[in-house]
Amino acid sequence: MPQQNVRLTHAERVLKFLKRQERPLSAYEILEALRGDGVAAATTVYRALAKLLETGHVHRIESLNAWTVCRAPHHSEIPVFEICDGCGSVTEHVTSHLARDIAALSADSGFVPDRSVIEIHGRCSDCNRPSSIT
Amino acid sequence: MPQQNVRLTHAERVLKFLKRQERPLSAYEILEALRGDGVAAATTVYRALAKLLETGHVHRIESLNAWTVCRAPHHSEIPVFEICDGCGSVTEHVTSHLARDIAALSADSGFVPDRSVIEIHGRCSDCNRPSSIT
DNA sequence: GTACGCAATGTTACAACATTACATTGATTC
DNA sequence: GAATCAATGTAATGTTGTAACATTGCGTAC
Repeated sequence: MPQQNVRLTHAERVLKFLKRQERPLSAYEILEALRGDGVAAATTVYRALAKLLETGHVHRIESLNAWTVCRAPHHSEIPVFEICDGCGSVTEHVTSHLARDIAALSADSGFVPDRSVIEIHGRCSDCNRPSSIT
Repeated sequence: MPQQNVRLTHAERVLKFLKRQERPLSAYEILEALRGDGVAAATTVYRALAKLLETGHVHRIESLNAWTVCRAPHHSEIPVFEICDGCGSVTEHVTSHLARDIAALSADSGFVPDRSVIEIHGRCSDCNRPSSIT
């Protein structure tokens, strides 16, 4: 038996790994971490991420070029990410208000929305304490 | 007199060019277009874009890795981009509703927002007509 | 059981986007 | 005109993402 994870697909391996991370990782960071675990090339990671994205298990953070696990049991709602530029942590929110506002915009312009990227950069409550000027 | 634009900085050249475009362009597209106009390397374009970004003359569209001129006379408001995946056009909006919702999110979590990336992908009214299935 | 089809994976190369490091130039001030 | 400083040039490299094609593994029909 060459390895214990015989029956894990790459997508499963990547997902399992991402779940343990506290911040989004780049595809190449994932690759480095999973070398020796049977993941050999960038292509493999990107293929796994594409699958996980399709199934809603991960999100891509556009403004970081990085990937994170879906932490909100959203039901086709629009995710909103709060990204701390201090510690790198990302919090996922789901609000119907924003969705409503976006729909309202569309009503005016005739634009038909498909997917939304909403990423708010700032500092989390921890990093914003006076004592923790990074 | 070697050229007419002697006293234009690269930033001015890039801005002038971007103003004539209907869609965001990548830095390398800008470079290609402005070769022969004294812009010789990627570095130059990125330096110009950095300045223009700082002064609020251009926006970076994160989900496209592309750059566009600021078309909304926003006054420190949060810009919202509607991006047509059909024709590539981008419309910039400014709404106070979204800003309010984002502030509301923050109030709950203690997160202090700094800059927001809001990019809505979909299809514009033109591209969404039945006659124009791309 | 073997031939076929198909999806997953491997491998290599390359494209696209962005930054670093250091040299050169040109204008301004003293 | 020497010192200074910002803008620019140049080359190399780093990072992110995709293309193209070969190979493998597995289920199904014959």
